[in-house]
Amino acid sequence: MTVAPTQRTEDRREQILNEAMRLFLDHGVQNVSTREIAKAVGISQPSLYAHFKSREDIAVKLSERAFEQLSARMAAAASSTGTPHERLHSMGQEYVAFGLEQSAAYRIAFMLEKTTAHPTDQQAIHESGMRCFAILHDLFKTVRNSDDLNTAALAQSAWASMHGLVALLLSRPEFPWIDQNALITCHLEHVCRRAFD
Amino acid sequence: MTVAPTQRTEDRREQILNEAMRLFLDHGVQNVSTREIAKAVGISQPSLYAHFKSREDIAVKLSERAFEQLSARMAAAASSTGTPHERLHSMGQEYVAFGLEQSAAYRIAFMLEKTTAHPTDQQAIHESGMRCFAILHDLFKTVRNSDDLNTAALAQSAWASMHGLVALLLSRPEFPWIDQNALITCHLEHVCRRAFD
DNA sequence: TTCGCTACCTATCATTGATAGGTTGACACG
DNA sequence: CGTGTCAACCTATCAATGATAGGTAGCGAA
Repeated sequence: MTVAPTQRTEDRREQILNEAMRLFLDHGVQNVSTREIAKAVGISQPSLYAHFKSREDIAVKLSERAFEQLSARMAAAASSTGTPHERLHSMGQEYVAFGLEQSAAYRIAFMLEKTTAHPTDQQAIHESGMRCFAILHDLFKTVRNSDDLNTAALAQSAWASMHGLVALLLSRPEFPWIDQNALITCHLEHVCRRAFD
Repeated sequence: MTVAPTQRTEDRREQILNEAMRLFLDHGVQNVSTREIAKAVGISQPSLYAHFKSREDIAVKLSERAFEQLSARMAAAASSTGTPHERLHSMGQEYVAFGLEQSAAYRIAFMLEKTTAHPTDQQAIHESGMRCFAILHDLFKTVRNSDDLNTAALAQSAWASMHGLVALLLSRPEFPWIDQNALITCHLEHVCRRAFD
């Protein structure tokens, strides 16, 4: 087994993922064809299938990548200096900022309709998401110094609230929102407050 | 202009909408073809286009219909008897229940990716959504006895929180949620509390 | 009867995701 | 220096999809 071809294959894979993400961002995840992706990369459309099982597989891999980025940002916030409340707020800001900046990734990870992906891929996405949520849950446990059902409820509720803001801002940009930053701050303030009830 | 044919046409339209909604619920909005809808109705696939501009147009009309149902439920909660807090909680329960029961409608209304719908349709959906949100906003104004930016912020934040819970429960059913009813109650309790800050 | 119009049909299109099967060029090895 | 192997890529093609073109049946009005 030679090394060079494998290296090139990995590069191609990355190249495809990057171009796909760019196109998804520009035109919406559902409005990009495999032919457009292939053209952007500079290869034929069937060649994509040498690197990915299906079009959906590309989206799945981008989703996993997105979860990793989000996990990293949330973990950084969790271990930052500051009071527990500050760390919670910081994590919320990272979460919302990630969703708004990486909207294509966020859509793929959280907002796409249930697909017909293979169980293996479903499992992979699920575990990525679990790792992500675990960071939030752990911070709630630390803040409340307990690990009971109530803490789990609060963490899940907080996650839902943060997701809701990102999802609505992304899917309804034409809505007459108040100043976006003010809304985010207000929203996160109330979300964080729950942890200290 | 005769009357009978028009009546029949309206019936067909309703029939198509009903079958489409049923199929969307069963198989997911993205996984239903125009041929399947036509077959369920008992007409040829091109005949659908005598009643709707496009496949997307069917989804748009279902979306508007969904908003009307949701508005009705929220309005009923707003004008029910009880303390303001109770009415808020009741409205939240109606919102979440609607989303979970009418998941296809909710998906179409709130969770579908930006489409290429004609501006006219976009506008119609937007106004349906506005009317829906106005009911929540009005209740917040009543509860807080004020109509300022802060009240708008709280209402938008509350909407985001409720949407987030519905959206996550729908899109991640495999997540290890705590007892669903307990989570909803806990979540709504915190959402409602904001109105009285 | 004949006109006209509505609702429907069959036939067909371009585009899509995906597969089949052949070609090329770099590297390993005699 | 030939020569085999194999990864990476290509062209040709498929079935399914959303959508359009054009024709027809049947009903009410004149």
